[in-house]
Amino acid sequence: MVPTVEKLTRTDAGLASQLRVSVARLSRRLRNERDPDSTISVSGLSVLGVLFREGESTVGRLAEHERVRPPSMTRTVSCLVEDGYVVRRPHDTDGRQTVLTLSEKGEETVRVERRRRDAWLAVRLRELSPEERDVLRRAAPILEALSQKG
Amino acid sequence: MVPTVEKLTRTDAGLASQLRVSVARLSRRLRNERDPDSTISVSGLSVLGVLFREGESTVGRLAEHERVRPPSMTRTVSCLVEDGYVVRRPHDTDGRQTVLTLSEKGEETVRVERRRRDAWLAVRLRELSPEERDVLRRAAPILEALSQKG
DNA sequence: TATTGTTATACTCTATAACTATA
DNA sequence: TATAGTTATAGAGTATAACAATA
Repeated sequence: MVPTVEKLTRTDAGLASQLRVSVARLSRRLRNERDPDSTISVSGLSVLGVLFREGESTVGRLAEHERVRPPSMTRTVSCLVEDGYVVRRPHDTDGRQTVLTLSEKGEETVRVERRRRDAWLAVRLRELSPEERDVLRRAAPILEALSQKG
Repeated sequence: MVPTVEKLTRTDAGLASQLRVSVARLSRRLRNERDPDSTISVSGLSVLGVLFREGESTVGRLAEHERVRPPSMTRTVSCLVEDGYVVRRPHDTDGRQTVLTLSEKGEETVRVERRRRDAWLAVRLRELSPEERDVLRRAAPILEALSQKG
């Protein structure tokens, strides 16, 4: 199949290098599978995804999660609010904070974008052998755990 | 371990979704492991990587490879030339084209940055069980092939 | 005083449009 | 006329510094 790759991954350092390149490339491909007519930005979509998973958040927590500075997140969120994807409301007990949640439009946008990118990948997965799919099925949770370490 | 993930990946659509999220997150982590004191940009580093692998290229081919418009690549390359990472020379037979290659400094930069990011990942890999590493060892070439499809 | 978030401002990366030089 | 690359200019996203409001 791909002899040089298999040879490289025999050592841990080789595996690290190969995995890094593979993951970066696949990630780039997946990012490019966005709706070209969509007005929403990549960073905006990422924020919607976090709110979808976590239910609600604040500017500070979102900034930390996305590894961005608070003023940058303020701006991203302001655009999302202006375009109707996100709703701001005051925090119950802490007047300094603002709580952010998805609007109906925001939730629907997340679902549509996910379907779109999952579709691209699902087609490629169907072209693999059952054995290859099985390897990826077992690799997915390991990759997930890797990114949460450190 | 992570029951929800294992359940999700039983179907192909679920595997696509899970793999997409895992890959995107791991990729983000790896990108953040860059040298904070480095003056070179992420896109610049990516271009150096292509030149390292392919030996030489042109503005047009690099723009296509990085999915960027030619004027953007002209600017990225100009910075790389100005900072001494890349060398321009005229094409042998076609006077319109410019051939780009890495300088010594450019090659060394690629090696240093690779070592740095591989080091982060290699540490995480050592924390896995031998069985988990084996799964990733077999998954790496499949992920690589996936990104080259379509 | 410390924390949360915002405004003001500037820098980087990318894009489109128009131009030059060569094929 | 078409292609490769560049210049001019503008938009999007992020950063730092300074500020306001609240804890």
